[in-house]
Amino acid sequence: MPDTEDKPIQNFIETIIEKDIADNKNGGRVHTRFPPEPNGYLHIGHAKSICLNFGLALKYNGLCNLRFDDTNPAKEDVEYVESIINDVRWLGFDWENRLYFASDYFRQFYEYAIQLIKDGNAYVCSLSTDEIREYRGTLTEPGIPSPYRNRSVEENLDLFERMKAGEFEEGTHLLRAKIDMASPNLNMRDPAIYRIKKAAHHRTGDTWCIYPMYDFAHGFEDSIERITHSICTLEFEDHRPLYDWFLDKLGVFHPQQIEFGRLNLTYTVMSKRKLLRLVEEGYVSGWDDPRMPTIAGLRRRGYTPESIRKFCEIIGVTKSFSISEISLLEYCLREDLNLRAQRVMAVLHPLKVTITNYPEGTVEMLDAVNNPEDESAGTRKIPFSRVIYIEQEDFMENPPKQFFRLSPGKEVRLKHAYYITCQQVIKDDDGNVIELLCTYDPQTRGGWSTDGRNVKGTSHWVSAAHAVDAEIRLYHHLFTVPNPEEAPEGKDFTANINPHSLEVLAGCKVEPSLVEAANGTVYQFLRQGYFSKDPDSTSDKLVFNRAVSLRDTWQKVKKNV
RNA sequence: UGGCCGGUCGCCAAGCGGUAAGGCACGGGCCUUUGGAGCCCGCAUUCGUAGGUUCGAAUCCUACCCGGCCAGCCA
Repeated sequence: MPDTEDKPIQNFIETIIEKDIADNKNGGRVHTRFPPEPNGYLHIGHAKSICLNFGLALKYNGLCNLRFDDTNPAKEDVEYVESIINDVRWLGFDWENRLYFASDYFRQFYEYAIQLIKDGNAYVCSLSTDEIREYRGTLTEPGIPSPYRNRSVEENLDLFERMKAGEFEEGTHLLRAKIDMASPNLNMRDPAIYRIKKAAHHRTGDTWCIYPMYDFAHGFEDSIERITHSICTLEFEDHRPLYDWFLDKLGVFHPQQIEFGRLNLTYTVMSKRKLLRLVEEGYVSGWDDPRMPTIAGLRRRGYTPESIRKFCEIIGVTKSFSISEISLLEYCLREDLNLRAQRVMAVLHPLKVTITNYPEGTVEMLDAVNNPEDESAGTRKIPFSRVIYIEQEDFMENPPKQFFRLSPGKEVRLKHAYYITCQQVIKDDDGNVIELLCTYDPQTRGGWSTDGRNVKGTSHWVSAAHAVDAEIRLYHHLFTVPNPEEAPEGKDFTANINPHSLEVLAGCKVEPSLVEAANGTVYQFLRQGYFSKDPDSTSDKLVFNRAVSLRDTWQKVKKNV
């Protein structure tokens, strides 16, 4: 039954939060956080989490922190923290003065660990890495207690202190929680709390040579910041009992962990590890390659923060595993840019057209609407002259009935200019069409006629004498299959990489006004798509990225011809 | 074969015992100086399967099937 009143759809997390507010839990306070590890660039999957966490804070009049979960110096780097800060800000979110680092809490974590030892809830284990794995048991068999499990509090305190002092080599000792080696949840089989790592940390230098594990640290990070709702992805569901265990043992403020399903997209991969491989193995030019699902890549390609936020809003938040179609993301971009992008004319595959009855040496400045969706965008002047370029695709020598562009003897409209009729086709020795000789109707200036003529086709064009050369990069799916994870036997996702995902067009002809455009500006190239000016552009070489093409009904019609 | 979580249209997703929202995609039509945009119409007699409870079930119960995650001193 259709609901007459449109009550906003709330996701399951909002349901929990609204109940908590109603129950006056945490005094009705809502405080979330986005906790990335600075070990890679943010991707669209992170954007979902960012929009969720910051969005919830906004919706419920709460706060959202940006916190770096930097507990593993071996993998982390300042380059990543800088890119993450930049990306979250670009997406449009504000953490005010609440930028935190887990590493700022290292001293506190250390004291929590001491307390755990004193209470008999943690011990130093001196088993090797391999032995620990063997003692852990399997999915179906319980583990075996470590022989070091019952060391005295004094001995544990001494050993832990010496771990911290750097007396031991990596891998020789480990601080573990004393929980239950027979738990069906492997995370509860005496998990590691602190490991020895003699690596310099990007923020604390070599102050420490022991570093806390995620499970131990994360809950305390949330607790210290008085987070009310700690939102993470589904794979941490099995860790929740541990999250709760640490907080309960120390008796500190206890945030609620809530898990949701992470974003997956067709025709791409979404794990930092896999994206890193694409970068390191040279499949793409870098983290900001426009084919990458990274925020940096999407930004360079021409995606707007608004379109990404809209996407994150409409995909929803649930606990089920899902793979969203990339076409939905593309739809969000088109929807946003349609309203805002300035229209401009650019010819990707130029075909020379000489208008034989147009006076030589004459240049007319014609009016062109900048954006039919936005009158306030105004108009601009574009030059028209005797020789122009049109799109090769806009001419067919022997067209099917449904083709209403240019062909011998037929008339079309040049957008904003005149009607032209094709009189003669000039070919090279190989039979390729290299030029069209056309005539124009002076009475149709601006593209109108008063005699009721039905000219259905409209082509974009540029004046040959005024056009500027440009390189245009077209992007196709990075992978050839919707789910790259499904690789052939014995192969991994790289077997599904699309070798033709980048198509570079040289010698494209664009409107002269684009020379002055700032890098990053996104235009609609009339009838073709949305293109962003790439930072590779220089004063004498323009480069554009196709962010997304326009819907192309003709392509569909063509298939059925 | 252990534990946890999940299965509603091709994809995403509402629904919370009263008789299947919406979006994307797709198909058709209108309109159009972008074959763009916009507008209109169509698109699950059925909710993983099988039983059961009930006047009534996608919603409750039971069993089974399928999918995801977990055996890092990663997060």
